[in-house]
Amino acid sequence: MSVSFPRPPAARSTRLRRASDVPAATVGRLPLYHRALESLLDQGIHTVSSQRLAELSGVTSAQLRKDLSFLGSFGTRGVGYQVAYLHSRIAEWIGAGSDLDVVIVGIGNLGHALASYRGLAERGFRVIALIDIDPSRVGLSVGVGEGTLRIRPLADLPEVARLAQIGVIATPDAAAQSVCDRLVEAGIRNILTFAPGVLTVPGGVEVRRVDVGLELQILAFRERQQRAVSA
Amino acid sequence: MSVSFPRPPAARSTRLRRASDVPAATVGRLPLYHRALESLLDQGIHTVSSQRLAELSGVTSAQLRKDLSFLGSFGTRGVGYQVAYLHSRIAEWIGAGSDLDVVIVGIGNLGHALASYRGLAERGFRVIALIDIDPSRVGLSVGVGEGTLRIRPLADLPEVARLAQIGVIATPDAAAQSVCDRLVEAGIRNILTFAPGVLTVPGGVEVRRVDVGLELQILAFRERQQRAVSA
DNA sequence: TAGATTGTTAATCGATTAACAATC
DNA sequence: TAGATTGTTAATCGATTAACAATC
Repeated sequence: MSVSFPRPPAARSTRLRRASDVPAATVGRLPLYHRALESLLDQGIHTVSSQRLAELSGVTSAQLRKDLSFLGSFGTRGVGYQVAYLHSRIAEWIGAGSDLDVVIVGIGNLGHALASYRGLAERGFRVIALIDIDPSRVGLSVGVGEGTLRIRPLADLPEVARLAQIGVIATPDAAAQSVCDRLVEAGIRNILTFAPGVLTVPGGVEVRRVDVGLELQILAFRERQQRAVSA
Repeated sequence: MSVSFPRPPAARSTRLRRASDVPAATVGRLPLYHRALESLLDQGIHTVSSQRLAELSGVTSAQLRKDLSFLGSFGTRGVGYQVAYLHSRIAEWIGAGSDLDVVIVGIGNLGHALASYRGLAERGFRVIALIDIDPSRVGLSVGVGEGTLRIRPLADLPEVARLAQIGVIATPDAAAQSVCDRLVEAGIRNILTFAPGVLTVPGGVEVRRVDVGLELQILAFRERQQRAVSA
């Protein structure tokens, strides 16, 4: 026999929701909404429903409303959302505008592409230094945003890392862990790596990995799966 | 009052598990295990426990064993896994070795980096064509794997897409949807895009997006969150 | 046999979807 | 008021973690 107690009423907090309450999955979608709202702004559209905004963002309207509900209540029932207002509120949450400094280590083809990628500046990131171990590359100029940056030697890493908030690792896999260690030692707490290997970091350091090979492998898996089904 | 019936014994199937039964999250981790096993092979290590392999892959041992259980039963209780055997079985599942053909559209800095990325060939992908709309780029040679490929005009897209299983979109955002449509029309069912915008595709077409800006924004969000906590 | 480690089951956790009362 | 659409709750789904019986 079990006895069920009546639940106490859910605590109602009036203060702003803390960032840590927002689910990771929601955080990952905020930039999608932000971008969709941007495009509506450009078109001079003032109001949008969750239905339409969800469509533009590639999610369901239920999910969009749920996601927004973690941030607060920004719409008007029966009407929808003010595009400019919602855009600015989301911008606030994802921190667009308040620039963060980035150092890129490993300036091969990929590092080069990253350094000259316009999307970074647009989203509030400033590439402040490029580092490479190869002496034949050190000193070369690479176009970054408006200006250019000179590639600096590995020895400069601690110095520049101390000025940055985010480290990007675009080296071969073999060098990634050692570069990672140096970044962490210099106080970097956020790392984006393009090397396929798993990085070991102390607690409190956030690592995200982008692995093109892995993405393709997942597609390949699905491709074979479909073939198997149709065969 | 509720009455509980005894469960029938779980159905025991002898046939191989179908790929569609493997959870997406598991599929995404198989390449990690594969890579970790590869490195053990290189070191001449013959046997490994779920504990150690999990550590090398950056997951928990429970998760590793659970993941493997979807594929079958490959270890020996009290002993662990034979590295070479497990490696070959996972290779089979993720389809490493059976080459798939890739066409890359948009050969700017990023497309260039992708085309010359060794990791692709290593994982069983063959880049068979490079396409760009810019006449000043068409005809240029780009090193791909062992050899080189000439950049071909957009007009060639339908022709080459018919020979490929995977399309990679590395164009600016504005061109992505139109390129995507042409790829799909040519019969491509698997697309990897680097453009931040959401792509609309018919059912049955799988799209994966790699968005460096988004990854950085998520890191930035966490960075600000930590600052807010410590402030 | 005793110790080790798998494969699997059950419990937990988190994210998505569906539905609808609130309200413009 | 009637129609529309949000914000929220409850139900569902899927993935992770913990624990342990099976077994080498």
